[in-house]
Amino acid sequence: MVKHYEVFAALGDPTRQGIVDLLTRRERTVSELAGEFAISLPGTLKHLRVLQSVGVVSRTKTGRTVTVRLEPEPLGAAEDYLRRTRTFWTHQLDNLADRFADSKPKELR
Amino acid sequence: MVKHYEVFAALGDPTRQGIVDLLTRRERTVSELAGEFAISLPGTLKHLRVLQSVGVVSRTKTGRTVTVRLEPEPLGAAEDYLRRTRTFWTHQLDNLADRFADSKPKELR
DNA sequence: ATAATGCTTAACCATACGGTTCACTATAGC
DNA sequence: GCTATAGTGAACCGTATGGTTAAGCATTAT
Repeated sequence: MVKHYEVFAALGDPTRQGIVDLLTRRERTVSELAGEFAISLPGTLKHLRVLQSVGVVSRTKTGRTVTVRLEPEPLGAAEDYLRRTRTFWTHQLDNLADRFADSKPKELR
Repeated sequence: MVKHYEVFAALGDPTRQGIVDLLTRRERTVSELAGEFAISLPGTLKHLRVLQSVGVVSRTKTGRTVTVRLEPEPLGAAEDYLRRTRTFWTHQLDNLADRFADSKPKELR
């Protein structure tokens, strides 16, 4: 199971974000991607492996060319996590409830 | 200006995600946070500095204790970026339009 | 005044990470 | 069959990163 921070770590690099951004417009081959970033092909490969390891990207081999495609699901999961985290004020209502709990003989620590 | 990948990099560490998660419930002092993660206080400090550098967290000194608080804005920005990226299929309609553009004498490359 | 507490800074260490080059495999084209 | 093209793998390198300990500063408590 892939954790949220792993997806964030994968997105937390300028080159990888650039790759992701490119892939929003259309799918690309590995060497097309490498051509965009003034880094070597093996360097690009490493980034692709990181992105693929968290499911953000998938690769399909056709003949000798490999097509790289963006996968929306992990992005959605990360987005949901961010939304839940950002709306922490609702959680803080629970916190208010906790304070009341302090003056009661209830457990629920 | 803080870039998206910087926010993602900040969230892309298990300890820092843990800190953020804790702060969704309520604000904490620095040493409270340090107590939760079996890492030293200076280690915790480093993580806090990273989170603060991208604005995800803010610190307020009161006397000798420092209160750490979650800031929703950068999380929202990251969330928006993810949403835009995830809904790349709509962008690919533009791509389809591009193909038509190829057979036309229009520019718009 | 002294001691204890809360936080910070500095120096250091091992490992992970982003990059490279070189060698290799596999498919496509002549 | 030979050559060119697309992608991979392996080894290596410098720097960034996550962690530590030790020392220092500022505020609170005795």
